[in-house]
Amino acid sequence: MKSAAIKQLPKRERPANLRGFDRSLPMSLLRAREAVMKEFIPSLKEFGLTPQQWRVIRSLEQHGEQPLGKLAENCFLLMPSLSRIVQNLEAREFVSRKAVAGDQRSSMIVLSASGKDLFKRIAPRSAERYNRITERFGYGKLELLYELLEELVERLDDEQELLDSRSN
Amino acid sequence: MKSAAIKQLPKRERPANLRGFDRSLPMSLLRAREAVMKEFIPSLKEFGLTPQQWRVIRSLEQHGEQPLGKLAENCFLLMPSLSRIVQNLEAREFVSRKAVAGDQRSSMIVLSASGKDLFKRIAPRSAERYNRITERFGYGKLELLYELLEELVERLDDEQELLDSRSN
DNA sequence: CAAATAAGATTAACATGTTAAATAATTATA
DNA sequence: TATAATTATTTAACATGTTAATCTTATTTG
Repeated sequence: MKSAAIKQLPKRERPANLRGFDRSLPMSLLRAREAVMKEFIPSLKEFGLTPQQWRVIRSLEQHGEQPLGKLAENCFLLMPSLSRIVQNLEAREFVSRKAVAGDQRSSMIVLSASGKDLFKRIAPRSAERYNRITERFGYGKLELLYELLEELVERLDDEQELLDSRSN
Repeated sequence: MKSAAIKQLPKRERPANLRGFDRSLPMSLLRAREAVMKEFIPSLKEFGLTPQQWRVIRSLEQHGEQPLGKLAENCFLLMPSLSRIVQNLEAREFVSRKAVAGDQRSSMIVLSASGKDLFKRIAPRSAERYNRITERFGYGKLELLYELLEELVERLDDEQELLDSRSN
C-alpha cells in the first residue's frame, strides 16, 4: 500500500499547498508584520498613539496638509477608518481642518503645532527601532525582501486589472 | 548652498530611513498581505465567511478538534477574538463544543458535518487561487520570500526574548 | 435653470484587534 | 482543608477594517 502511494509522488511536482494551509502566504505575511510591529507599538503606546494614528501624523509631517482622500491613499486606510481617526486626532488637537476655497465638501487636514511636536518626539525612537531591525536582519536581506514584496504586489495587481477589465 | 549639502552625503552611509517613512517595512508587509488577501476574500465572502472564520475552520479540519487555546495558537488569533468567532460559528452550527473529561473550564471545539462540508466546498477554490499566485509570482521567488519572512520573524523574536530575559 | 449624477465625507452596522477586568474551575499552599 | 494562586475562557471598552447607506455640495444634462 505504501509503495503505491510513494510511487505517485516522485513526479517531482511541487506540492499543491506549499506548506499545508498553515504557514500559508497570508499567514506568513501576517506573522512577519506582527513581529515587526511589536518593535514599534510599545513606544507609540507610550505616547498614546495607535499605529494608524501614527501613520496619519507621519504622512502629514512628510507631505504637508492634505485632503482626506489623499491622506487615505498615502496611509493605506479606508475612508471610514480615516474619518474616525482624524476625528480622534482633531479632538486631541494634533490636527485641524482648514477650509478649501471653491469646494465646501472637502477640507485640508493640517498638522498642528503639538502634532508636529509629537512627531519630533516619536520619530527618533522609530528610526532607532528601524535601524535595529536592519542590523538584526541585514541590510541586503531587507532590500531583497522589499523587492520581493513590491514585485508580489505588482504581479497580483496586474492580474487584478486583467479581471477588472474583463468584467467592464 | 547646494554643494555644501551634497558634500555631506557621499559618506556612503545607507539612508537612515530606507525609503522615508512611507514604504516602510510594516507598510510594505501590509500592502503585500492586502494584495494577497484580495485573491482569497471574494470566494470566502460568497460562502459568508471572514478570513478569520476560515482560518478556524481550516485548522479544525487539518488538525482535528482542539481546545480554544490551541486553536488560538494555530490560527494566530487572540483569545478574545477567537472567543467571539467560535460563538459565531457555533451559532451557525459549523462547529460545536464537546466537554473535556476532568476539566470543566475547557472544552473541545469540533467541526460539525456542515462545517466539514463547507470546508470541502471552499478548499478547492483556495487552492486554485494559491496556484495562480505561485504561477504569477514564480515558485522560486515565493520560496525565497517564505524563507526571508521566516528568518525575519526569527531574528526579531530572538531580540524580543533577549529583552524579556533582561526584565525578568 | 431644474433634475439627475457624481464626488467627498460621514454614519451605521457588524467583525476583528487589543488590553484590562471579570468569571469560573483547578491546583497549590499554608 | 480552607485559602490563595493559577488556568481557561469570557466580557467590557475602545480602535480599526469593511460594506452599505446617507448627507451635503458640485457638476452634468435635459
